[in-house]
Amino acid sequence: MIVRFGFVAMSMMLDNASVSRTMTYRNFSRLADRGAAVRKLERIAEENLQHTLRLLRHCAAHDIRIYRFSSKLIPLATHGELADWNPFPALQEAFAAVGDYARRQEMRVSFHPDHFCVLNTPRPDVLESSVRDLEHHIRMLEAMGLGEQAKCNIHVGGAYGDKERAGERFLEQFAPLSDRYKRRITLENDDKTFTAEETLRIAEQSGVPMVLDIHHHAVNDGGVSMEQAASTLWPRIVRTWAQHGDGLPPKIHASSPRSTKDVRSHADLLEPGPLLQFLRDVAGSTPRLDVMLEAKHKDAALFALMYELRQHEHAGGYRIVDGASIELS
DNA sequence: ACCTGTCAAGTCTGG
DNA sequence: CCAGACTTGACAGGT
Repeated sequence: MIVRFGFVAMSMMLDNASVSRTMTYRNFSRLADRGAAVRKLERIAEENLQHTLRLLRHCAAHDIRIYRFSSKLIPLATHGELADWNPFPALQEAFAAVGDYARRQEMRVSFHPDHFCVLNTPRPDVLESSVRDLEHHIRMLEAMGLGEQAKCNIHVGGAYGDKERAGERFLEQFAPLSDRYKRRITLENDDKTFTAEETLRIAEQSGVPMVLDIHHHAVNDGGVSMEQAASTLWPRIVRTWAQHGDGLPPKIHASSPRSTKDVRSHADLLEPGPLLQFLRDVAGSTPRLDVMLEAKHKDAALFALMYELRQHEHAGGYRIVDGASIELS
């Protein structure tokens, strides 16, 4: 099994390379000349995109082919008071440059709209803004010229006092979405509400690939041990990717608890032990697997992990392939 | 240069 | 019904 590692959004190694520079609405609305204010937002977005391209070059230089874009590339993009603003014409070249580079480098890229995107909400207004948020992320991928392999990963959502019903409502509210949306979505188990098993069932029923977060599973396992997850849930998770039919290997998220007192928060670096154990458990049945590191130190945590893996290569049961991937037999 | 409270958005808990 | 916690990177306004 070939395992490729990637990281999320920002770099701890590059200076002045923020991909999430923003402007608060409060500040935007204080500017008298609205046209100038909008152009300022567009300049900030362009800078975020240029920094994203710098990051992709940094990835390529270190064999990293898995990367998640910042959701905050365009400040205030889906703010209600800016609904008449279409930032895409001004940013077309910058988006295309990012997409062209990702494609040329054959990188697997994604978005992770944050917790304001909740498709299972009972509130019509929240559903509407969630779909708008999803639309925004899809439009960014389209502006980059990236096909359906570039996904938007989301969670099922809240429980609203009746998780069973909340899961059904996800299916009901997902169903009427167009394929343009459905083909871009992946579903991830969360650390509080929808367990891996529950998320998997919903992913299967909605025909969406599932991203397994092994840290979330560790803190919200619904009585299913990690070992059980690897043996019983994993084959079904792999099937969600295979049946989706766009040729992507399955993807998991990996992070470590900040401390024993604070097990849900993400630590600076990744503890390799639990991840390696999981990888060994699934190596026999999985030819390719991508791992998104979600450590506080971002790319620095990836480099630290590879450094550690190199040190123990002789005994670890894996082989270092390059700067950001390993092979397990 | 550095520190602290705030930020557009949702959900959950506790009062 | 409402305030505060949760969580995150970055702003904004202060020193």
